[in-house]
Parts: sequence; C-alpha cells; structure tokens
Amino acid sequence: MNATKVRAGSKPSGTTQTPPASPANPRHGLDRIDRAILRQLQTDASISNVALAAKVKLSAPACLRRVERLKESGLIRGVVALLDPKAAGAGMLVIIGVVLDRSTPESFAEFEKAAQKVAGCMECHVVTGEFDYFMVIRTRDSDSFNRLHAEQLLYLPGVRQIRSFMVLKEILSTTKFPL
Amino acid sequence: MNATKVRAGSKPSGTTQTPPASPANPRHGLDRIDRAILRQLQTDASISNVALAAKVKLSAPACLRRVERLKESGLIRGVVALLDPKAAGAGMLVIIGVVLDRSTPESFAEFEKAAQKVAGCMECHVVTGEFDYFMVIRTRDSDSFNRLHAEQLLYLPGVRQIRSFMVLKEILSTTKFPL
DNA sequence: CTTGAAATACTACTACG
DNA sequence: CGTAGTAGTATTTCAAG
Repeated sequence: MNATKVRAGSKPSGTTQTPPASPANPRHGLDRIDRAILRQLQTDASISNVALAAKVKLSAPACLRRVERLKESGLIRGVVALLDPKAAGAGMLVIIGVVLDRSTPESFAEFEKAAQKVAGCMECHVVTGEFDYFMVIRTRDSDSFNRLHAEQLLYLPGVRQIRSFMVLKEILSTTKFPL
Repeated sequence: MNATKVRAGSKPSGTTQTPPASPANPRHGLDRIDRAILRQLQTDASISNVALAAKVKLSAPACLRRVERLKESGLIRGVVALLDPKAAGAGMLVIIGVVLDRSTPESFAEFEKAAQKVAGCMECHVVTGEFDYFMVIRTRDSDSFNRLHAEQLLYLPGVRQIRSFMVLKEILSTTKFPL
C-alpha cells in the first residue's frame, strides 16, 4: 500500500533487453499500454482482467499491476455504473444559469453549500461571464422541474436571477477523456 | 438472451408465500433491492458480486441475476472507469453557448455532426432560450482552449455566435441519479 | 418467477524466476 | 515482465418456496 508513482523508474538501467512498451511517451509518464488500458476502461470497465490483458497484449498479472497503479495514483478515480436517464426516471435535462445578489465570499459559500443538496443536480460550476454559476439538473419531466424550480431553485440563498435552458435533444454525453 | 422485462409479473398469484423483496414499489417495477443494487453500482461498481450480495442481503446467484437483468433491460447502460480530469490532462472546463445562423433542419444536422468530432467535447445539447446549443468541453489549459476556439469552434458550420463560460471552480460533478 | 445451496470453471492474486 | 501455483470468485445446475 505504498504510494507508487505511475510508471516511475520502470527501466532505470540502460541494458535495453526488452523495451517495456513505448520508448518515449507524450503525457504524464503514461506509455502506450497505459493509455490503451485507460481507453478500454473508460469505454467498458466490466471486462475481466484477463481479457483486458489480452487486448493490450500483456500478461494478466502485469496488466493488473498497471490497473492498480493507475487507481492508486488517482488517475482512475473510480469505477461506476452509468444508468439510462429516461429509464431511471430522470429523462429531463435542464441547464440553468445563476446570478447572485452580491459577489461576496460568504454569498458564494452559502450558495454552493445549498446547491449541492438540490435533488438531481448533476453539475454545478462557478463560471466567468454573465452568470455566476451554471448548474445541470436532471428531473423526471417538466412538471417535476417546475416544482423543483418553484420550491427549491428560487429559494437558493443569494440568488438574484435564474435562467433555465431546457434541453430539447441530447446530442452527445460522454465521460470519456481523450488520451 | 431473451428480452426479459425487468421485474415483470413477479407475483401474479395471490399465494403470498414469501414476498420476493418488497410488496409494492414506487417506480418502474424496481423493488427495494434493485434500487439498493443500483445505488451501490452508481457509487462503486468495482465491488465483487459476493460483497454486493451481502450488502443487499441476497445470495450471490440471485444478486448476479438481478444485475444482469438490469443490464439487459438497458437501465444500466454500462460500467466505466472515471478519470481524474487534471491527471488526464484535461483540467480546464468550458461551457459554451452557440447560436446558429439559420434555424433550418439542415443547419442543425450539419452542426451536430461536426460538434461530435470536437476533441474534448463531453456534452452537446439543443436547448431552449437565447442559445441553440450548449456544449461542455474539456481541455488541458487556457492555451489549448484558445487554440481549439480559434481553430475548431469558430469554424463549426452555421455558427453565428459562440459565447464561452470558463469554469473557475467545479463545485459538483456526478454521474449518480437519485433513486 | 423467484430464491438459495452445492458443484464446476474461471479469474484474481501471490510468489518467484 | 512473465510463469506457475493458490485462493477466491463468478457462473451453472438444481431443488424448493
């Protein structure tokens, strides 16, 4: 359980018997195999380790060691199941822009604390521009959003204005980062 | 591999010998155990099936059958690894609002096709209000975003205006739906 | 249509070369 | 990193509520 750095010192000696994977690598000390592993796990992490090892052309233990290192390093933050929004009863998506009354630290802190408790709030960020915050909220339908809007959003602390952008069509929604 | 409906007709007869899990359930034919499984898998899907079974107080085979059913039904859309944005070299988050030149079906279709190919585009949605689209884009830093902005975003087909909201602080970002 | 118990096949994991 | 061996898990089969 020691904090091993990812790909740290994988071949310090200059013997060059068998190149580990990729001589020089573009980012973060991740070689070609690490990136292949991450691409696969970002797409489907329910794959077994032996199957993953075969895909990246590595032995099972070596592959498992890499995955564990990627987890311990924090690069892999977790493995989760993604649900179908509609099937989960959250078929409506709304993006809302929020403007606060005053731009004081207390005002921001208070709002952020309350915003995290809003049911169905998937994202909440401080932004530059004409809004102070953007929130992304999932609800069942327009009725339940109207209820949420009237009962919770309008009562968030320090809010001057809320502008709602209802999502009519979801073109793209992914959790995958380019590697 | 037949298309079994989730929890369909789980107790048609009125014998009431041993209630499978929960007599009546609020949503979608999901009983209490199904929802407990989904809550766990949305939080951490790397848990073993035996551990999951113990958590929801079920035998391992019964638990596994439920998980498979939830996958086949499409409610669980997939199991993926979530990466740390900064560690993955995508520490900057930008929300952009897009207004198109003309509101024709062709114009929308052309834009959507091109938008999906934008590197680092995590979300893209048609919205109501003063914008036609909202996009959520991840990039390495402000330099790389400026490059993306100048070289790709401004050349997306049919774009009249692009408004960028840089994210200064990520308050909340989750993939978990309330159940 | 469901559950749980036992048996088998496969996988994760450890030790070592 | 890979090979071989062990421990534990997933998965099937089956009987029962």
